[in-house]
Amino acid sequence: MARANDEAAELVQELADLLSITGGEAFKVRAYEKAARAIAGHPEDIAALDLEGLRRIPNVGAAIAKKIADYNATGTIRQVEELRAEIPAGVRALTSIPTLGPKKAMAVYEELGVSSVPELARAIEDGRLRGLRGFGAKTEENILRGIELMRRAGDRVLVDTAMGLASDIVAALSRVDGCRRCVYAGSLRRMRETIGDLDVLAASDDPGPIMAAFTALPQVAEVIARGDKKTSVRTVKGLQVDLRVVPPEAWGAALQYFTGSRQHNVRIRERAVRAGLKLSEYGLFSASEEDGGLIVSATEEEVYARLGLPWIPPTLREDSGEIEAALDGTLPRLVTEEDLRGDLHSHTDLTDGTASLEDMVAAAEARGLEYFAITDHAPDLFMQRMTDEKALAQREAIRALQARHPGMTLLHGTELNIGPDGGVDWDADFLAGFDVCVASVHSHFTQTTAEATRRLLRACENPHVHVIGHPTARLIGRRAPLDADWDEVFRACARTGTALEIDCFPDRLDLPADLIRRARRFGVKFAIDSDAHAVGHFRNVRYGVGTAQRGWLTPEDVINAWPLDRLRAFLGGETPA
DNA sequence: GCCGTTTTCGGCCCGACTGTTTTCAGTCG
Repeated sequence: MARANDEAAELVQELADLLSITGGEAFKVRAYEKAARAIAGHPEDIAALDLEGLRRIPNVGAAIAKKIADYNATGTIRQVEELRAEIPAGVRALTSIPTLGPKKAMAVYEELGVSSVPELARAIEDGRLRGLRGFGAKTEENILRGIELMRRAGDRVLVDTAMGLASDIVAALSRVDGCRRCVYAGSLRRMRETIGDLDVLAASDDPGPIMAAFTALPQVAEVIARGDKKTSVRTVKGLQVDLRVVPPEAWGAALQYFTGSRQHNVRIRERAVRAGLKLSEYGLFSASEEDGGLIVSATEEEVYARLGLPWIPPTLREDSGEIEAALDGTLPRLVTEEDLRGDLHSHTDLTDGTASLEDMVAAAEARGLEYFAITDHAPDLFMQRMTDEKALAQREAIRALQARHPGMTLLHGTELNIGPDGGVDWDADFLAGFDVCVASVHSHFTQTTAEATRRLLRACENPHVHVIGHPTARLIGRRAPLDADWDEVFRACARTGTALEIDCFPDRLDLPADLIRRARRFGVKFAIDSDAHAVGHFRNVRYGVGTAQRGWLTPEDVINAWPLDRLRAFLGGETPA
């Protein structure tokens, strides 16, 4: 269910897009874009705000406030409807073709009447773009290739895929003579859940050999652009990788710049300008001095400090309030992988895991965990063939194994299945025998909002359910999230002391970061769980931690960052601290 | 269209690269 905020933000963004196509003033376009982001990220429900309340949203002034009020009253924005009548939806879609922006989209529409991606492809085949000002042979070729790329869709990859590729490239380039430093930056450093392209940054006084090594990498399928400072390639799997090489002394400014996000950087640069400075990837400079004197650029910390800000963790750099928090000293102390004392969701080969109980426990101990819960599936997932007897036998096995692992407390848990009506496997008496119960949705993903909400609420209200596992049940790029009234669910979690899981699997990352941040405002607690089905899956925890950080979580918010006795009190039903 | 620790008017982040043009517009990040 889309929130009013999201729908209104989408409309304002569409207004920005349509305005840029019709040649509207660039600053006005940018103002709409900024407002759209602010509306989407605003904690209050805009449906409940009057004009005065709407104006308190950052980057929303009198004009946009009126448009949102228009949306609240009518469900749409009049100016958007008018522009839609003028510009067919297909023309806006043209701008999603790489290398084709608003100007070219408008040109083909006005000159040739082209108003959809397939029409544009046909126009090129027919040679109708020839002679159009600004369109040469190369442009045609680029557009056709862009369309083909879009057809292959799924152009973003999961974070673990990107991380694997980035690690390989960084390792290879780090070996090149003269390469002083090399790291990945961009959305991967910010730990976004999917990655559209990789940004790799290197420091050297002699970029030539690094550029040469980069384009010669075995993963490279084609070179898109090649220069002294920047080279872009596409890998055999279709992912674009941009390499920037900067002088070593510019490292901090360059890393800050190429980490983004773009919106965060715009805000940072605005601060620089207001202070009479100029920030670029080469450093922070005095804007007034004739020689544009360099002030700092060696480290990110210096750059932020000179602008009156503490260093801001990359996972927060989305211009969603982190700069304001940095200014009033309220940046959160983000939870890290080292903060995690335990893991509350894992499987063994008793159900669908691939490793034995002994191997999973040994791997958990190698992670340095203080406590570790085995939570195999319960009988309602019929294919898992769990029975009461097997569960009880596993409990005995865990008690016996405990003696061999004195440094780590083993917990016997289970992952219950939340049925369509919110019921779970096993009755209260049997459930009471487990140390921890995770309950998750594994089927019936397309219920109505009311049904899905009622279902999750009932699970929360079950006193034996401690954690809701992968709460939205989404699979990134493959399955949509449950359509629940999440604010209602968050209220129930806070009320009943039920934690929400952040499942660390790269194709789940569930709860997603935006919902984590919303849930936190209700006082909900979280569990960052591996959901490991094999020893190797513990490696995914960093992605779950990244997601938690993007949701602004501190160790205080995460029950498996707590000492065991505090966790036990929480599981025992005491009201959350 | 928004905004203000110089401003209620006059600014608004900045640079790299491509492609199409003979000095620059468009796109991208």
